[in-house]
Amino acid sequence: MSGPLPAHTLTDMEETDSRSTVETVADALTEAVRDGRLAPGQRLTENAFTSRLGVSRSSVREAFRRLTADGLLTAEPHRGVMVRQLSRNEVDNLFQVRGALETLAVKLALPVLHQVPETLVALQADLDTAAEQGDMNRFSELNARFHRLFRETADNPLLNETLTRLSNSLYWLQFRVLVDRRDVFDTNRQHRQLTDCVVADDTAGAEAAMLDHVENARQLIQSLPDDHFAAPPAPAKSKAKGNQRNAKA
Amino acid sequence: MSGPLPAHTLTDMEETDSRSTVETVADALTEAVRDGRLAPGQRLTENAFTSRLGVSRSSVREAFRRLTADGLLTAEPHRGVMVRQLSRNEVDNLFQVRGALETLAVKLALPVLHQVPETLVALQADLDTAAEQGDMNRFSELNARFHRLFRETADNPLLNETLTRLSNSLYWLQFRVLVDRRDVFDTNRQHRQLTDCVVADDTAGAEAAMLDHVENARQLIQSLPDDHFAAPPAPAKSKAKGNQRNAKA
DNA sequence: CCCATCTAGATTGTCCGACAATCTTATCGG
DNA sequence: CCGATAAGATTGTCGGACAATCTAGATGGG
Repeated sequence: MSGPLPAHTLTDMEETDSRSTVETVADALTEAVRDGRLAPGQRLTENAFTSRLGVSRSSVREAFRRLTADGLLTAEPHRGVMVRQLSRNEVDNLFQVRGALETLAVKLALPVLHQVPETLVALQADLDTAAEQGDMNRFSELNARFHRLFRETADNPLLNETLTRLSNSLYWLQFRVLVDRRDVFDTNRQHRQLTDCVVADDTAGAEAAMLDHVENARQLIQSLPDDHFAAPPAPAKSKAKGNQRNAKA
Repeated sequence: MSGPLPAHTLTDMEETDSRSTVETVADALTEAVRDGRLAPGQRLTENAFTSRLGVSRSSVREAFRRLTADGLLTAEPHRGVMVRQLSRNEVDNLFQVRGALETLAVKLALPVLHQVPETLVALQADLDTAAEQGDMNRFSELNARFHRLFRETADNPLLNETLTRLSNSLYWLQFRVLVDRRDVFDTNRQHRQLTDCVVADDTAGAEAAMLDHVENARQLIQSLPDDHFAAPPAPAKSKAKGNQRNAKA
């Protein structure tokens, strides 16, 4: 019975490796996608990460699957995974679903936010500041936080997860869309409208404002040039002998 | 070329090898859940299926993950997977999301269904017949097909997949709920209302009818006894010395 | 010069066996 | 009856292996 030392202090490695291997890999990949080291459309092979991260293929494969479920990657049989890149059509589909769910989030979150509006109001103030200063990066981040506030306040884990998945798929498009200062103003005006409705306890108005905001975001994204989007699925074997490779010249 | 034995000893799996191993396993599991061989809440271990199906652990694990993503199973770290069983609270959460999405599906599908109503009308006729005859099983199946018609006609793969996932999670609850003949009549009345609105090209009415129908389904499910639901997550360690196991007596 | 075909290499899908970490269950003592 | 302990079961991760499939470069014809 003399002191069973196998206790709990084996964590000499790096930091808190309380997370599983797969989780670590998934987080590393997520970060790489977020900061642009892995660009949308880029293909990822398993071996590249087994060596780079020093983990087994099993773990990399599982991380790939998890991120695919999270909407960050897409997978095709025998062809591996790539950083998710939506086609214009998929963007439209996504925004239809998003509109319905963000609206629901507003409806569910409003009673709570109306009663405890401090966080929302402060966030709106920051948004106003960032908009006036034309700080696009900050505005983008606050924008994401704004939407997250609603969906997290809605107190519906399923709704939250579903919206988060959609948001993940849109990360880069959403980030790159606010390059024009005027767009930032427009977007922020919609935010303020929504915030005002929440303060005024106007559910219908808030839902409408959110729907309007979502539709506006869709249009902004669709106004981006083609090279931000994945090519639509090939329409079978047509005799389209057109010059494929000269198209970029 | 003599040496390397082909090792094609997978005679346990059906004949057509067109599908991948994982797909085959996933389908087998899906079928087992659907016909009740695997009951909600039942825990599934990997070994049980490696031996039973004659495939490797890797494939079983991947099939588990896939079905988890599809909403049929739930997984917890180090505790494996179980056939999905929702708590009452999760049911409410799910139906909130479902209401928003089914409504969207109605809105998107209505123009098409209004123009080509044959399938819907025929389906409605079958529903009427099944309802009158009190054929619960048939009605359940037609009910599922009814909803599938809308979400597939909506021409939005993301919406379709999302709704399918929700539907998978509800399979057994939905199936067991229509035991009372009067409930079948009520449910079918809502269906007919929806069908009529489609024929009349009344989008708002159709959406309202669908929302009503979804809410009604929620109430029917919530009226089931407790043993159909998963226990809500334990609220930490309270001194609740109450008789836990006698609760069912 | 463009295009279809084929070949070699790369990559994924699946299998096997192994071991540590963790969870579960049965056993024991108060 | 309850909590602590130990043995067994199960998952998480590793490494290697091979067939099936995909990809890209070489080849040959129009």
